[in-house]
Amino acid sequence: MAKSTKENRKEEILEAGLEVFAEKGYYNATTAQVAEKAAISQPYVFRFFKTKEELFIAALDRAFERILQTFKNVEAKPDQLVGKMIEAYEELSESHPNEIAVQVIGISVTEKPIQDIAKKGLSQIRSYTLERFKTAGIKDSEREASTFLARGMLCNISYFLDLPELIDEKRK
Amino acid sequence: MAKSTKENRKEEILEAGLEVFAEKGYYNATTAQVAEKAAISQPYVFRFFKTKEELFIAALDRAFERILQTFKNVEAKPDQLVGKMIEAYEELSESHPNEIAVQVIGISVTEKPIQDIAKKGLSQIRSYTLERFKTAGIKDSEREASTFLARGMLCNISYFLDLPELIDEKRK
DNA sequence: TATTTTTGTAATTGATTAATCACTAAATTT
DNA sequence: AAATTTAGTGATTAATCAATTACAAAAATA
Repeated sequence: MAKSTKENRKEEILEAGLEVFAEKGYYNATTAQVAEKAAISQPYVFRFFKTKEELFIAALDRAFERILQTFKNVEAKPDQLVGKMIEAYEELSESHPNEIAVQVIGISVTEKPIQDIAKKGLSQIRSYTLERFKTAGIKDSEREASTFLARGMLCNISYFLDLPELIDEKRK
Repeated sequence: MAKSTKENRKEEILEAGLEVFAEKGYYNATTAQVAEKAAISQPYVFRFFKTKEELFIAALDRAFERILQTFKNVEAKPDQLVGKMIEAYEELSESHPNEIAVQVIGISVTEKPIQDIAKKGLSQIRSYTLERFKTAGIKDSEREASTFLARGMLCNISYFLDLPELIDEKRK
């Protein structure tokens, strides 16, 4: 059995945070709920994250890091690039649904430090995608990249709101 | 000078609510701020809206109603439909920025009655657009409609986060 | 084994804020 | 002009929760 080091305690709390934030949103999530899910006391959360905001930022940052990394790991010939990236996104949204939800939530949180992370995340995904599309010689890559991002965002929203019709163009 | 009837008092509060919600988000907006903006006392807000939630719902509902109506008012020949609808959307986002912001905010509010209004709003816009596209004989109308919605949503987000690069493909 | 550090909790606080209560003044109606 | 309704406010309450404090037990170290 794995020893409970300081680092994996922090990891447990972050994971618990992701779950609670994904379900309740930022403002309705309480640090007591996070603690309960991590099976520790409420004050102990603050030994690892100075504030609730800091915990949310860690969660949001992880969500954006993972999706970016997922795209970076995609290997494909130019004409299959877009398809492969969509595939990668779909796998991610099944394997890490809480991180998708947290991305949606992060967008309308008004606390400046959180909003800044959301902006950075979206901005990075957009520029990485654009560069990748350009390199692959995709025509009208600016437009394709922003459409790609837009459709991805709408998928997230569709998932978060449980409104499948938004994107369900009868899966081929 | 216009008499202050009961109805236009309610309207003033709704308008104040739209402003405050757009700026602060749902959870960080206080009924005291709404009252101040409407130049009345905080308790008086509750004479017109039973709860803060009810006020937000009224605001969100208006936002979705207006955008739907805006699309319904678009007249265009089939080959100009999409362009005209984009134009209409752009005008709306200049004339009613707070309603755009409230749409973004509404999406990640977790209170069920609010989420239901957000779902209904998005759903209606999507189906109206789809029917309109179909009628205009647009090819692959399912995909075009969801792309249209997705790009609109990304515009809203881009506006709300003040992140113009997300959509700015050097306006032609 | 005495000491210090680490891991953890129970109890409390301090601030915030939606919503209610108790009331007054002004219109309106009888 | 008395009675009632409408428009409005100041003061308070009741609940919630992030964050702190003040400890205790266990582990590690000297």
